[in-house]
Amino acid sequence: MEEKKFRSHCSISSSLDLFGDKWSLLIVRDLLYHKQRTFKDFSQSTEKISSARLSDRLTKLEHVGILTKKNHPTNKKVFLYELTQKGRDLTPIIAEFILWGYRYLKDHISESSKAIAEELIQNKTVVIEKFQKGVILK
Amino acid sequence: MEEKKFRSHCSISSSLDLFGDKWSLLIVRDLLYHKQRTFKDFSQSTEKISSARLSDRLTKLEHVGILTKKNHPTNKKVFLYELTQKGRDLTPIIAEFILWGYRYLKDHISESSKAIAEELIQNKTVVIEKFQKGVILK
DNA sequence: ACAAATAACTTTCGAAATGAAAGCAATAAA
DNA sequence: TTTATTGCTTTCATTTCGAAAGTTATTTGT
Repeated sequence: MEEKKFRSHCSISSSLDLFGDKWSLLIVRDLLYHKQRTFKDFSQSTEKISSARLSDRLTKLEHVGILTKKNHPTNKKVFLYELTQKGRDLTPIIAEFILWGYRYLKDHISESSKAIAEELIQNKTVVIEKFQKGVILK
Repeated sequence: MEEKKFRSHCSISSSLDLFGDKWSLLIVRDLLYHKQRTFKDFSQSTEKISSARLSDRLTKLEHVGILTKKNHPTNKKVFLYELTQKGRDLTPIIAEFILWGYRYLKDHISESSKAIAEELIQNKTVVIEKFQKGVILK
């Protein structure tokens, strides 16, 4: 009983099979902006993911190796999620989403979204490196 | 009765609201590789999208302004889909998907996928420009 | 010490989205 | 003028989803 993971051998299609949905990249986004997040933190982000969906996505992303779950140093009931290198390497994808949104959804997105896009336009490489290193931008 | 399109004012989330699913970017991919595609062409790509889903996605992507539908010059029952500038500007996102897949799904993806990734690694800017201009790479 | 609050889920359930298959109308090919 | 083809639409069983309530192990407040 092995599950069929991938629809094809195309890298785009296969990547989409892993995190191509409406929530996964938002979880990654939160971890790029904050480095560590708890279940509750994710629950409180503006898009209001349901706990069932969040639980499901965190499990999947952990299995796929994009993030890890670890114990909180002092509080036993809290867990800390953070990106792996594999997860941090999604930064360029996220960055291009930001830039596309900046270009085509300008009258809808927030000022802070715009600010990040403008930083990216100024110096994409540096900003992406900052994200990957866990430097909080927002 | 306006429909709520967006979950938030985040550019990532909003972009995902438009094309964040398992099929939309594959349609865009096909149009980057081929410039013009018919309904049948899309139906025949390796991931085997169902006609109901394909119809639905083409309509949505057209409404969102990512692609256009036009008549075939000689055959009245065929329609030609092609990307708009807005759609072609998804190229950097697609490119980053290719690169991430190359890095992390190397033992699963096809040789042609790898070849494109290697071209991107050699010279990302030039390859992306080629894609955007409709130069067929594969 | 003990009750109340909290974090991280899990469960339930109705609604929406999906895939597979069949059906259909217009046009083109034989 | 029959047959095939294209581009869908329809149907329907299955899967996925969101919203809300429930559960368990801690932890906090008194």
